Amino acid sequence: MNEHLKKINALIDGFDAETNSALQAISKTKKYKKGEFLLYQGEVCKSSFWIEEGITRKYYMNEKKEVTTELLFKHDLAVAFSSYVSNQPSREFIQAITDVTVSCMDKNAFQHLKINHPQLIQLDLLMTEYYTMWLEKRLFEFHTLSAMERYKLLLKEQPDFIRHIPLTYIASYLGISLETLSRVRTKI
Amino acid sequence: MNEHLKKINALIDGFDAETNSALQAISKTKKYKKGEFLLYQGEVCKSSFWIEEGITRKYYMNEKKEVTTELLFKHDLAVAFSSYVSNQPSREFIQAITDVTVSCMDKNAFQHLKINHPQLIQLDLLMTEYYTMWLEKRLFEFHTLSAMERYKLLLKEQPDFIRHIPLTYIASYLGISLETLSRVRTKI
DNA sequence: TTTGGCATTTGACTTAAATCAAATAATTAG
DNA sequence: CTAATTATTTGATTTAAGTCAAATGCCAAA
Repeated sequence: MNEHLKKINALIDGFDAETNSALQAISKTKKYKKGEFLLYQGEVCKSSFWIEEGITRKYYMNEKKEVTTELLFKHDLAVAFSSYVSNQPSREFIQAITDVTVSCMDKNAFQHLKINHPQLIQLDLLMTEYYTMWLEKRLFEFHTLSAMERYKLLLKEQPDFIRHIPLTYIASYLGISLETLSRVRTKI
Repeated sequence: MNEHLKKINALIDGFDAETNSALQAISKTKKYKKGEFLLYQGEVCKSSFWIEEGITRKYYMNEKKEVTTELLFKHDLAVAFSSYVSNQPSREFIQAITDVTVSCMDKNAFQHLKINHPQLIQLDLLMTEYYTMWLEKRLFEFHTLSAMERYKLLLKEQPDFIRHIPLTYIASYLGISLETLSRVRTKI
């Protein structure tokens, strides 16, 4: 998996100065306070958010309950994927759960850049592949692991981050109730 | 979602004759008997399989049990994605569950073609996006629906196909036991 | 047409996790 | 510093789904 990140970095390292400055030109730094929204449900996702500092989450409402789909940290890319790709209103919110700094890249501008910079299509593909492999892994976890196993795995893979996130979000990310998560934690 | 298939078709329709014949040249038709394997676990997935006739499934073993990750029908693309993308041994098997005819495209040849045909990178991206949106939808279903709801949804979305597939595969695709599936079925 | 092997259903019981309710603990605002 | 929120834990109970076991149904090959 990490191999793939290397590929992405290698590609970016190979970009010429003109491509880099073009990318710079369509990106801008934004700051959000804890609790603020980078994207609301119902909005079409027209930007991607590269997290430079802080933590965000993606979630949607299901029968009055929040379902957290993704927790995003420094150097992650926050996008409501289906909305971004198909220009449909997003089912998901993207929310800052700490104060956050992001580099926000406009989708339309990026699409235009791709026309004259085929390397950027390649970049888009590699990033999408990365997210896709992450989704496959997550689906595998839902398909085969119990609540406790999923929590243990998360703890193993993201030990330091987890400390900064309220258990409600973690529980909903794992697809279990807050109480079950609390009980699981005592048994470890 | 279907909009996205239209995009893919529009892109392909716009290919020039040379691109098309190049694609033809790196594809070959293969036939598999019911039960045979298009890909074994442990093999690196070096082809993609466009289903022209019949049904296949992707699955892996977990604690001696089969976990079906995907059921693929006519006009679907069967690939062990993570293996294909990262050249790692596949965790998944791809198996014909009826007699099957596929158009098998060599990955390396396709990668080479992409160098001189940037349109093909675009195709690759669109196909990957399509799969990614499907994964997001499937994850949503695991995250929020009960066994019965998942079955009902499958029944609604794939009514005719389901008839041709043993319940064991459907149960494992839905992430529930065979017995639970059987009971769910009587209550509909 | 019978038989042996799958596929599916049904029954009894167990278990993981949800729900509802309340008690602590920890933060944050005034 | 204390009150007021918010976060987390603990307890009692229910429920969805799993497991184990057996019965029945359904073909397909001899």
